[in-house]
Amino acid sequence: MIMSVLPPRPKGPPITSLRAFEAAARLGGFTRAADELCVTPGAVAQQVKALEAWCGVDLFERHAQGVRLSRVGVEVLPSLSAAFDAMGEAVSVLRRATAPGRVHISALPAVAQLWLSPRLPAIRAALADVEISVTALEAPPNLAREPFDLSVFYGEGDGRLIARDEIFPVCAPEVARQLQSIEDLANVPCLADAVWTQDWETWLSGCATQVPLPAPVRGPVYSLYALAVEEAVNGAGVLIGHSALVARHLESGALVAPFSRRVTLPRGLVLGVRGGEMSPPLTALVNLLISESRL
Amino acid sequence: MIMSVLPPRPKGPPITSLRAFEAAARLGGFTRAADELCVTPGAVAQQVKALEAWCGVDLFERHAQGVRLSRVGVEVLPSLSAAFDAMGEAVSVLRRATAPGRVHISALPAVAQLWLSPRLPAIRAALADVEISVTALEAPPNLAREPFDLSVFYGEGDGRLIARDEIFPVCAPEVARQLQSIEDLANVPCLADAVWTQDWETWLSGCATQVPLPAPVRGPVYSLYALAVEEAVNGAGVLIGHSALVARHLESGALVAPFSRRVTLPRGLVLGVRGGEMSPPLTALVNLLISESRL
DNA sequence: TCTCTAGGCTCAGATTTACTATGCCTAGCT
DNA sequence: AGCTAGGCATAGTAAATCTGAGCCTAGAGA
Repeated sequence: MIMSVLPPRPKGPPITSLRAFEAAARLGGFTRAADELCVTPGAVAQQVKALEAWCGVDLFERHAQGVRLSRVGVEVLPSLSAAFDAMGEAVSVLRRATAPGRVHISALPAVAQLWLSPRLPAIRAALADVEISVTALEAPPNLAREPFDLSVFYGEGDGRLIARDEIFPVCAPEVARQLQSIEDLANVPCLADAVWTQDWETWLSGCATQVPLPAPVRGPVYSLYALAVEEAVNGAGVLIGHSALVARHLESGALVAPFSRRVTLPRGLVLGVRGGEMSPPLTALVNLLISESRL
Repeated sequence: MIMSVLPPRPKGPPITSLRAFEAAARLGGFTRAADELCVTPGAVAQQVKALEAWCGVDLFERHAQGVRLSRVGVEVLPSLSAAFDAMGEAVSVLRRATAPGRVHISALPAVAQLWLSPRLPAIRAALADVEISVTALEAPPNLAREPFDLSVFYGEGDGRLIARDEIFPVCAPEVARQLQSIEDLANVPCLADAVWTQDWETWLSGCATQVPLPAPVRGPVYSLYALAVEEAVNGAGVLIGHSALVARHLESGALVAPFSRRVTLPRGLVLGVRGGEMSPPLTALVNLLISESRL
């Protein structure tokens, strides 16, 4: 038995630290990085500090209102990002190799329920051998890093525009009968989504007639847009409809648009596709989804 | 306060698992991977298993005498290796950016002490602003992954040959007086290094005269070659000298070579240099080391 | 000027992850 | 038959990572 008493090998920095730093640097803040990594900002701060301790240099300049990359940080970021992109790509290759017929879609909860879900049966029928799973997320994932193949979110760029986002009030037919003019809105509950609270404002601004609705619209607020839609269908009030999300209900007549005025938002429903090689099932699915868009 | 009760985001595989798999796949065995990663083979086995569980597919075929990559494993390995190479490169960039004048050399303990160490004072004098650190390792590190800039080990390829490896007996002058012929070796202790035990055999084989030395040479065995050299200098016996490692002592006369027969091994002292961009100090150091080699 | 808010820091404790140690098993050698 | 190399499984342990709470600073708004 040979006892080799050698000093501990110098080790590279923990990968976790590198990941935290990369995310913080790329997104420009610990809080944003924490969001992407699904941890608390404190955890990111600790990891970054650990990395700074490892290399003995500050990677960020701390200001009270946020952090800015230091000179060294700027130098180092590109190669690190490249490395993590390569890692994401490798994981993607692994997923493709182990489950070629599996496609994982991420979408805004409302989009998943009101836009994607109604289309899935037809898609599943057309692509019988593809296993489609859907995860609802509040914010679009980083497709280069996280294990999703597609994303469907509202946004302005970074993908293929599937539908414009037009907004206009919608309600159940019996509620519509009470609404002759825009001023009548003051007499019915105005439903609102928790994150799309300014929809009413946006639609009303530029209206010919000044309407007395207070900016934060009075009326129930829902954390899930799909829930608000459901309530509107049940006659609970008037909701600002997003064209892509209420189209089905307009067709079926469950909802009607009492006013003709429509406002097109600068953003739209955007389909994001994972970079790198695409499996045949994924290609087929993307084509199906795109063919839905009539722009 | 919005309570968003969303299902847990699907997460990618733990990076540690990927690293363990990559090493095991590249080196063709859990034990070898464990060596490179400085953990026990059991740890590697666990990580690999975790990864296989994550993707639901076996990455290795287990045979009792080792493992072989499965089809999927073969498909996945290249992109993973590329990712970890990119990660190593990123760490290297980080080290260069944070400590431009620092060079880290790894070498076999014997090489570090007997070849490198005597040269360092002159090098430090010539390159005053370079901070050189040396780590002794039993096996050459993976320069693309571990935080070393240079390696000096005995080997056959993978780098620049600095010196051939000639072996021949050496001893203190007073011991040499007892050695007229090769047969006299039977009458003195034959020192040996723990890992280079077959040096004697190699040197003796092909000798004109058959010598009665048993294959595992009788005599003290040292776990550190430098220690054996020290003992030889002190007159404890005859040691098989490696040209690069005993040159200084031969010059000073502390050791002499009692026999003229020399055997050149197929391997040699090889200088490994980290890939990627080289800092000016590193370039200068490499040039100095190479200029030592008179081949 | 005061307060509020966003973003970051730190520390202690909890939790999760990773590793070691041990014993067992198999196939190929000698 | 006995030995060795390499892998597997399990339990306990060590280390890494995360959370949670309270504190701090600078800018924005009243």
